[in-house]
Amino acid sequence: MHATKRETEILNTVRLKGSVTTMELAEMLGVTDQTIRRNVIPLVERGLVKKVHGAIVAPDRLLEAPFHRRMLENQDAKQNLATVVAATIADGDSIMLDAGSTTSYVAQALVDKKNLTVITNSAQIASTLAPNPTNKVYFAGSELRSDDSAAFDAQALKTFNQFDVQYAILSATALHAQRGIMVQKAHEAELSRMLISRASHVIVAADSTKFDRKSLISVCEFSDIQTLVSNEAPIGELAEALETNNVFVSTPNT
Amino acid sequence: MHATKRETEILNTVRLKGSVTTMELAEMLGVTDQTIRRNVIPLVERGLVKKVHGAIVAPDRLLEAPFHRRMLENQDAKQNLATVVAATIADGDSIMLDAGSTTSYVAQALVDKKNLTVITNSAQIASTLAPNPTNKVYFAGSELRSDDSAAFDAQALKTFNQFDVQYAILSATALHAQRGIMVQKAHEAELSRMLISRASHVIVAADSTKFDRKSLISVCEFSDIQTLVSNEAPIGELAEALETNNVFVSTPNT
DNA sequence: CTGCAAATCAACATAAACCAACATATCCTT
DNA sequence: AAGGATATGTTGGTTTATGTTGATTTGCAG
Repeated sequence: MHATKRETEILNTVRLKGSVTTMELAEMLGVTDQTIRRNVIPLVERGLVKKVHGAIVAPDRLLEAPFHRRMLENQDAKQNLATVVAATIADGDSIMLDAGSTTSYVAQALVDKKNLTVITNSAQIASTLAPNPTNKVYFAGSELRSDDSAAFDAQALKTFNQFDVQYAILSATALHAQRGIMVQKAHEAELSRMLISRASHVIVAADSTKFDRKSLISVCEFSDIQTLVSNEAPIGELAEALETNNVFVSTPNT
Repeated sequence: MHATKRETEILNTVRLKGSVTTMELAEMLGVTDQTIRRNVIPLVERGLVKKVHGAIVAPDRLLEAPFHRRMLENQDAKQNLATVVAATIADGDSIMLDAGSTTSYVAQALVDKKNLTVITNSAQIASTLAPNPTNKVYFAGSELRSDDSAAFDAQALKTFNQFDVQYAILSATALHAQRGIMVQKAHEAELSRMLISRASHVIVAADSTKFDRKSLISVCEFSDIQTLVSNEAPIGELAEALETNNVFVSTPNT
């Protein structure tokens, strides 16, 4: 294993876990801690990671935002279910991607697809998928909120409304047997409904911590969606509600 | 086995595995490592693979993108002039930021400002400045081009047109005594003119490599701008033209 | 504040990879 | 078949990456 490959490994690990010790990296990559320190120098120079005594950490600006904290919560679960969602999408498909920590993982899992048409209201997702020259990426919205650099204004609705796509990939704050898909803010709900109305196949991506909870606003019934992708299969009442409404449930194991 | 056949073999292996050592290839193809090194040279020249010490690796698609190459060219100069631009901007100011490698550095230099109102057509700049909760960031545009994740469509023009700001910060491809500010594409020029018309103070950020050159389209006369920020002061005819039109020239030394 | 352990850094040694130059083999043309 | 051009192998010196050792710094408990 050469230095360059180790650099990308280090970067990935730091981005995934937020921080990692020199020793952990040394063991993981089968070299001495000294070599790790040397490999980290160019990464620090490029501002991609930061060094503190005892560990390599992601730069502050990424960690401070609440959104980035959500990116770090349940990261394994989100990573896994993102892979499952990505497996559903084929080269050349057209998709709408809602803003959210889970959907950001989905976007990351889609970088190697080709010829995608992507419409999203998240600046982060847009700049993840736009650099691929085979893709066609549209940003929906104008006024960005600071939390996650995403737009939920009239312009966002208007842009989504112009398109008809194969898949809409939604995030959610809660899933509840009686109340269906739920989110925290009224304008998030409104936007989600727009995505649902413009896609022939609606995929909800939500990790199992969202199960059997309520949030503030109900976005839609389960009958309005086609697929739920999660890290675990739901059980009990929620599972029944999904089955009754013919929602296909997809998990890493199936 | 001929050299050309080995070349395709090398390319396939690199694409399949991401990276491979010279020795592995030598063994696999039954020739010495020296021959492999020679066979790799034309592949590197064509940009199909990259060499690092210890291995041949697939080129980092993102880094090879023209925009990212521009980000790396004249890094110090751009960094310096970005600091100068940032010094001009005060907390609470309203600014429009054009897409470009130089303006990306400016955005980076503005992260610690507070209460900025920012309108930009670059997704990258938007996601640099939006996470600061004291800022108000608007993204202008919908259809992103892959090169730099920026928008130059009608929607972008329309959004910029809604605002009136204190500063417009423009990038440029060339500055020429007779032809003024120049860029490479017609829609870039159109967008720049929109920014100029909506700002009370126009700042052009351009490093000294842009001086005394021509590009395809003329954006505006020097009389239309107020400030030029660069890493070096221009000389000769260009300096005269700027002075005649009362353009204030600002550099890291002044 | 002091002392200790862990982490870091600096300097050197070694091994691996690299490159340049020359020697040899192979191919192609006439 | 001869000769030139090209490709490959070989050799030796140069650079780079890694490991090792010991000195220095840092964080923390008492």
